[in-house]
Amino acid sequence: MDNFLNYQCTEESWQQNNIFSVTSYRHEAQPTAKQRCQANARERDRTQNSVNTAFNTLRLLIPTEPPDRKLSKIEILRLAGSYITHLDNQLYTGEMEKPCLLKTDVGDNDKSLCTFCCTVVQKDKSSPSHNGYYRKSR
DNA sequence: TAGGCCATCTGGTCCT
DNA sequence: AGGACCAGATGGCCTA
Repeated sequence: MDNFLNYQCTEESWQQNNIFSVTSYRHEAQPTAKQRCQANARERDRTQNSVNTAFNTLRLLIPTEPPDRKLSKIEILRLAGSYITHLDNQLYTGEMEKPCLLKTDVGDNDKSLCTFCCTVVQKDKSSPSHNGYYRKSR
């Protein structure tokens, strides 16, 4: 399986290279080479167009500094969750000026600034006139 | 160089 | 039956 990233399954290449076709398929109705390649193509397309597009869309909603900072998929998921919690907190308290406090997993009495409030504080330090990414006057 | 991340393939399950 | 979805396996790329 050399150069797998550049390897695109074709019906011919699948027939030539697939060593699992006889041994791995336990069902009587084995997929044909064409069916297997079509399934691969569908899965490739789903991953690229569906899954990755969704991650990219979600990424655009997460404020970072710099805004185009590269985030891994797991970071996108984690930060999105944190950001939702942050927004929920701001909405619930109605205190847009104060940094919101989030419970940490250390204990209920341990509280720390949330990630996004920290970001705003840092921005404010470097640029006093800056209003942050999301903080809006009501 | 090890570890994290990612794309791709694969086979199983569920749904239409 | 065929397609969508999912998770595991695999190997390449990148970075600390």
